[in-house]
Amino acid sequence: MFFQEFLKEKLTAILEKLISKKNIDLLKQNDLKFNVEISQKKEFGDVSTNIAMVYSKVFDLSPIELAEQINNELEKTNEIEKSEILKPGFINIFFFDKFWHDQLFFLMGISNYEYGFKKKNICLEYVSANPTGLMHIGHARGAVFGDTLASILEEVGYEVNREYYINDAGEQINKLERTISFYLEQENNNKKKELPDDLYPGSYLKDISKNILKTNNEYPKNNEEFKDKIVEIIMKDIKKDLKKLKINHDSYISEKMIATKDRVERLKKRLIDLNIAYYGYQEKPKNVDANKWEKKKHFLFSSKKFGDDSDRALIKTNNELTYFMSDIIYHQEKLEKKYDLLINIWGVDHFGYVKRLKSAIYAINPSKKFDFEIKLTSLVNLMKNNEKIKMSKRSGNYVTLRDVMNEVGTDVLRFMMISRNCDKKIDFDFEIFLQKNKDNPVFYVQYAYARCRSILKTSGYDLDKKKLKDLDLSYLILDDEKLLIKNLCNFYSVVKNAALFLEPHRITNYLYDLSKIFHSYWGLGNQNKTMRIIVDDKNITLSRLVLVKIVSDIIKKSLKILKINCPESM
RNA sequence: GGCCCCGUAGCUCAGCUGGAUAGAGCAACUGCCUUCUAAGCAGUAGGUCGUACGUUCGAAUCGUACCGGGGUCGCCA
Repeated sequence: MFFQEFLKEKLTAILEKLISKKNIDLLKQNDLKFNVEISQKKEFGDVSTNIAMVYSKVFDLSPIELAEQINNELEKTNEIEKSEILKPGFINIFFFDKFWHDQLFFLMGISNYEYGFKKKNICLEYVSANPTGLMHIGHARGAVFGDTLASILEEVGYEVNREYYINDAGEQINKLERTISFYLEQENNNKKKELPDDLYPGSYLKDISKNILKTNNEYPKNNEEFKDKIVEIIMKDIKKDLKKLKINHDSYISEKMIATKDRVERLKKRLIDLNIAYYGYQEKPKNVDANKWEKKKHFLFSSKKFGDDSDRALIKTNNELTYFMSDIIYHQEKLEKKYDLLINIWGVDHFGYVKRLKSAIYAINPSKKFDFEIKLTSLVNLMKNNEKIKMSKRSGNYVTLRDVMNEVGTDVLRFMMISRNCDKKIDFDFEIFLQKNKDNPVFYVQYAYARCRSILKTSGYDLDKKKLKDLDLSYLILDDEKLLIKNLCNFYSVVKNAALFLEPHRITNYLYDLSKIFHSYWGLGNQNKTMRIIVDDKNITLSRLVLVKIVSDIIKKSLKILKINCPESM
């Protein structure tokens, strides 16, 4: 058991004992939670807890008084050398060194850590970039975020299906087809017309047309088959980029296949029955000129009932489905597959959509048990020399994900895209991530690992498992060694929280911190030869090597979850 | 205007979801390579946590209002 669990168990037992003495209502304590954390300072002991401050009211005591009562019990614990009470009511705990050595043994023995989550079947939808062009840096953020999240959720024991929803129907695909056809026409007849405003600009689609001509000029025009072909070509390119980013989806769901007439009719009926959709007139949007506004009757969702500003269209006046409508169908389809949890990763620009879709889905399935989370990823600004690189999708000239990957590599890209909480914008500066120094966190972490491996190699010892169990670790007595052990013990709870809060950046932060502590430990050897890892004394050397090995194991495991390379030497 | 996100050192950001004297990196200054990887380490300096109230033993963290920045608000995609 890790120290956090060990102490929480201990403290809870003490609390219960004190409560039973006093006949205090147990219910009261349920909504209170106390912390056990690594002390920030040496004088605060190894570990601190705020338990007395959290519960002082329940006991009608001052925090200090309660701390004293708890501490009287706590001090009886064999593993604890001493524990002290400080100012507002913290209890600072000092363990015997052996306790930490045992923690290291425990860490060593873990092959499959049991996170203690109830099994869940999760559908995680991410990327879902429209097949009308290449992906850009914004897509990369959602892609890496979603993919890493999936790995984290799998790590803690969930079943995760990685899904890509292909918007291969509707007006945008018609537009795509018209664009390609336009270029084909130009190429075929050697014309040089300007591209009409209502088509997709940019060299990418032009190149596709050229390729189509080169490989096969008998593609049928203006029909479904042709559209399918174009979507297929673009999806192939998107998948190619994703693969380079180490992203492989388990399933690709086609909007076209899902939004069948039959389903549309059934959903319409259901919505009307539930009294949350109707044929009617939409109010004039605030940012549309009054004289340009034409009132037309069509099928609307009663979003106002769910706190929206106005009711939103489900079916257009020309009888085509809106994205909203086909999205509802798509999510209904997901729920039929018996997922316990749906997670969608969208760009923030879809923010206005969240409430609508959630309320619709929950309203249609009142008796089903499931959770539906939508995480929004904020903007990514590409920077060079401290200046934003202007991106204009309108002109079709934008920096593609491909370009960025080629420049900085997938490791840097993956690390950066998740190292910040998803609701914060990222200024992605090329210069920094081309550097190979501390400013570049990826290299800093990889370098820590490479140093670990290097020293294990040069030591000449073969640390296989059987030998490790018989080792005497009592030579690990330096503060930095204990600090390393404590942080290693934290690894699993970091992963656990990353999964719980859907926040992968907790792992990159952890990795940076752990690397920092390790580099610092390493640096001790430069100041003082007796503090090197390899020293004259065989026992000390072996103990330290074990510690280093576990540091390297944890870094490797973390990087594996993040799908970032972990070079043995640099 | 409505809704949402952000505001922490000169710059880029952490802050374990209410705890102790708010932490890192960069930039600046000072030390450390006859040395297990100096792609590194150690140190100095740098703060009214946007502002103001409020909640309580205790607030960067929670609430309200305001200020500043961004996003979004069509049958767009």
